[in-house]
Amino acid sequence: MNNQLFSELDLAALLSLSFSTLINELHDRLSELGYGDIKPAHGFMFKRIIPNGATGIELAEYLGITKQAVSKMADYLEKSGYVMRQTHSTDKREKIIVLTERGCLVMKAKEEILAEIERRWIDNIGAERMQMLKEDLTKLVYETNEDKWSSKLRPVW
Amino acid sequence: MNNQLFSELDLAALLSLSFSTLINELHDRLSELGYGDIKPAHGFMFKRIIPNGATGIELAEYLGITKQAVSKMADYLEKSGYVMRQTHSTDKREKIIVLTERGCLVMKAKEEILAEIERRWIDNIGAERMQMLKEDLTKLVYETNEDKWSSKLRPVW
DNA sequence: TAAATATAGTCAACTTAATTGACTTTATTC
DNA sequence: GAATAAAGTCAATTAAGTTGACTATATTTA
Repeated sequence: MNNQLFSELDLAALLSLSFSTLINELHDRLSELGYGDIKPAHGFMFKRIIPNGATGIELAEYLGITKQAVSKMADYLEKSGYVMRQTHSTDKREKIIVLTERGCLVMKAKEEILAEIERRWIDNIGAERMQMLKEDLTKLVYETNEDKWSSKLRPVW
Repeated sequence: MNNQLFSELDLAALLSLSFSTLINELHDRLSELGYGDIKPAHGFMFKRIIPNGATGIELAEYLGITKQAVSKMADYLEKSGYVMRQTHSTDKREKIIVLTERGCLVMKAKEEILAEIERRWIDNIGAERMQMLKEDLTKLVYETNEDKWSSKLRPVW
């Protein structure tokens, strides 16, 4: 891709590219730290698991995917050592998915990396502008979606 | 997803959600206009095809996917009537992928819909802030990636 | 309280969009 | 003219999701 093309970026391309720029760097850094088996989709799932764990159905609703898909993700993350399934004390149908120590570690690493990237971006555009950017994006996401949080809204991290 | 969780959105989630908000509305609107067979990935491909067509390999490089994947996308888009393959006049190995009339129509529709969404967003945050937002995102994407446009940067639309 | 229904999770088969590897046809290079 | 490179396609595989069918446990209801 050359820079020529780049000046003609519309809002959609701009949001798409800034998101992938951020997420690519995050995952490159996580890989270097030995968390190469974590994929973008896992991050937002972890966010819902913290702090008290969550059931498969809760996670499915949060992520906007089926409970079967969550079950598969949980299998993968359990095998890789990031989560555990605990049977609920009173309702034996439920299995609470919780983070293992390794799961907590990768979340901490993620926070630090994102904070560092944000700091670098602030060096680039300034703290006030970063503040505005976040405010404006929050407003846009919030007001556009109001109460119709469609299941197609599937954030990562 | 409830609004509680929403206030804790970090930069990554914010970019991800604002992007999917935009892209969801775009595709809902395109569906209503009878372009339901167009998927997010196709838009950016069209952008590279305009104005003079492009070969499979050029598209593959632009999109950061393999030429085989481009070939499949082209099959699909050809069947749906959005593109055509033309054999190059001098180099008979090459096939130039060009937009059909229907392909041009969907691009025009896309422009109009995006412009309208952007207008609505401007009503929401103001024209100056929208200008800043675009400027800042452009800066971030541009400066972060400099000349290392990794193939993992795969924009849509 | 027993029977019917609902809920949580999993298994299996399928879909979609990508991948890698092998191949054909046409151009270029030596 | 022979060897190599390039453009595209075919086939098999992978990854991440889907739908549908099933088991085990809870809840509701007659």
